[in-house]
Amino acid sequence: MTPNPSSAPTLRDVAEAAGVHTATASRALNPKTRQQISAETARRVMRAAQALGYQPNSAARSLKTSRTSTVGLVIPDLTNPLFPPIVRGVESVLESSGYNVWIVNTDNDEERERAKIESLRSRQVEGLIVATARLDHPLLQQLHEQGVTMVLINRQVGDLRIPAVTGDDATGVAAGVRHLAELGHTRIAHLSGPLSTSTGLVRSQAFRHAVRDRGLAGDAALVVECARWSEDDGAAAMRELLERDTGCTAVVAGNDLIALGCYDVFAERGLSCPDDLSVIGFNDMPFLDKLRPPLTTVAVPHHELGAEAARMLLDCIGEPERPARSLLLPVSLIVRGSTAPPRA
Amino acid sequence: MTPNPSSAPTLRDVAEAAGVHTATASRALNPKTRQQISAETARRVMRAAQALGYQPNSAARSLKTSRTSTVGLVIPDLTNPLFPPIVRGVESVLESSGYNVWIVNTDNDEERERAKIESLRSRQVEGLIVATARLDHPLLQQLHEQGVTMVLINRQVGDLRIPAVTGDDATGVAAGVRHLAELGHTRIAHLSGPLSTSTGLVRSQAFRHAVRDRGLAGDAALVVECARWSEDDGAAAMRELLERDTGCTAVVAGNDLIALGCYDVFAERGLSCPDDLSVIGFNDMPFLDKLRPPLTTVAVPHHELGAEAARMLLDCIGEPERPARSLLLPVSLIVRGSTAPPRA
DNA sequence: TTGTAAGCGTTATCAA
DNA sequence: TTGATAACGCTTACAA
Repeated sequence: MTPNPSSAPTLRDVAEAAGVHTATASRALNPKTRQQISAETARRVMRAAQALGYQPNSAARSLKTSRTSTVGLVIPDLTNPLFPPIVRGVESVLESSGYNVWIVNTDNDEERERAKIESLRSRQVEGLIVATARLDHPLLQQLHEQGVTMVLINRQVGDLRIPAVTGDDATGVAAGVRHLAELGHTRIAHLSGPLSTSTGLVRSQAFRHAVRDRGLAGDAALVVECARWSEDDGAAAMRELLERDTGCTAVVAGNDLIALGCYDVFAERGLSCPDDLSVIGFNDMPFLDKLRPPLTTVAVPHHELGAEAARMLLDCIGEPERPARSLLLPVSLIVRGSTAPPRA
Repeated sequence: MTPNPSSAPTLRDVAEAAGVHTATASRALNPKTRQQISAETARRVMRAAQALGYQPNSAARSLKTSRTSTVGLVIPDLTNPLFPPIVRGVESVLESSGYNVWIVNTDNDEERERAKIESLRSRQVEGLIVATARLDHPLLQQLHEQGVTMVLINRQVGDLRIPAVTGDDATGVAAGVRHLAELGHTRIAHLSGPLSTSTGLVRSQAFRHAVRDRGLAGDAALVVECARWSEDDGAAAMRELLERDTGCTAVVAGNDLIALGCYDVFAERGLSCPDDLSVIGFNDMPFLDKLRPPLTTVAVPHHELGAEAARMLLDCIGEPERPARSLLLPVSLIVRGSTAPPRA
């Protein structure tokens, strides 16, 4: 039984090269058990490992220890600029705790989501950070009931028993409406995100409350729902809004992409922003300051959202019976050039 | 020895529930071996697995089969909008071939890169797609020599023996210079990316060739190198260029982020684009059409880059002795509002 | 300080 | 068609 020449070296190869037993080699390579070993032997083993380019087989290790030091991160769409900073925030915390992060992309597809989460579970991830929640989400509900350790980020599931980290959407929308009202707008429209997501619903409700509280126009015709959080759907909603001929002078978009869809329609119809219509986005994704006009929006601390979700997940892993808590991170209105007083 | 009540069910739990041996259960659950099993037994086993919420332990499986069906994808910076489409392209091909993709983010940090790749290797990935190559890259060179299956994407290592998929940078830059020359520019500057990367070097060389071929000004002062592919470094380079007082009327930026840095300096100094200076970017990242002014740039098919790299990796995995080949994907100039004839 | 041996959950080989 | 058994590479009581 010669040491395998082609494939990756195993602990046995290292042990043989160092002239010790595999158990000894294992102890020498693990910082926590290295003390049990004579310095001389440890050195010899480590040198052999180095020389062979040995990498411990993590499948074997986690099979034995039943720990994977891995968590899964479930993202709906990595090309939405909102998510990469979340990923970075998550990684910044988990890496320093010795965890690895497995990122999966569901493309907003339920079947793909199921398959990806299944794959994460079969890899024995110790927990999940999930950014794909919908208000009615049987899969997440089921995982939760099965006791899967999980933290939601950005969006929540309807029943609030799962720990979550989100931005303070309601306050953000209220700040946007307030800003428009102070500029003198009285007929403000809302192009909401999908009401099947908590962000869509919460922002939409916050919008209605804010206009009511300020005594502004509250016609149902002033609200249009987008089927998805995308530029195309934003544009479609904007066209619908114009068709309704509501006389609105400002628009609160469900997020920045929807606001960009508005920009497309303005270009299409020769409308001027902010002269004809003011627009406010949500998220403050990168490069909005360079748009024509620069987009007024609500900044959400995405990196911090990710970091806090990671910390919360670590807490949940460490203390499984921990009661679920929700964290609401403060947001702030960023005023740029897409908002101005209504044309007299 | 009761079946473990709390932790995840194993094949043994399923087998016991179905009243068969683990080997039988294994065969029943694997589509490829299911035929060896009586339909009745197979059904019973599958039902039991379903009922218990059984997920095969992939660590155990890959330990036994020495296959992980996993490849690693090494990205320098996920927040650069150029990379998410590459990720999607890679996934679109690999998923349909039954592979999973482990994405890691190096943050352009060598130490982190080493650690992440080590972690991928210890997870026995079957291959690597690497987007972090530098011209001089000892780590990649070493992995290559150790026989690690690997495809480079977007950038190459100096010694071209590693398979790679890249955009046709030289042609793209030539098209940009040609466009500016046809508009009447004769003094064109280049803000290059880091010359430690193949993209930086190739684009820079292509720029020099293009201006020489067209008989345009070739002063060394017209070229400034950016330390990194970032907006901030682009802005710094632009300031340096203005200080040199070269009389240039147009700028070919190494990529879109560097071009955005130029926009920042224009705003800072009250310069007008394209009246005072024309600018061309590279990559055609999202939303450039909505900038002020919309950015003329070179479109690179990033999704396809990713897809082709994935196909190439599959080929390499299937045929290890396959000679390295490089694939150059065509790019196209997208003319927008940031380029115009020089002010008379 | 080091070696022995068992076992993590799965699959492959062999036998029945 | 099914069952018994060994083995993948590693860690960890326990023994020496």
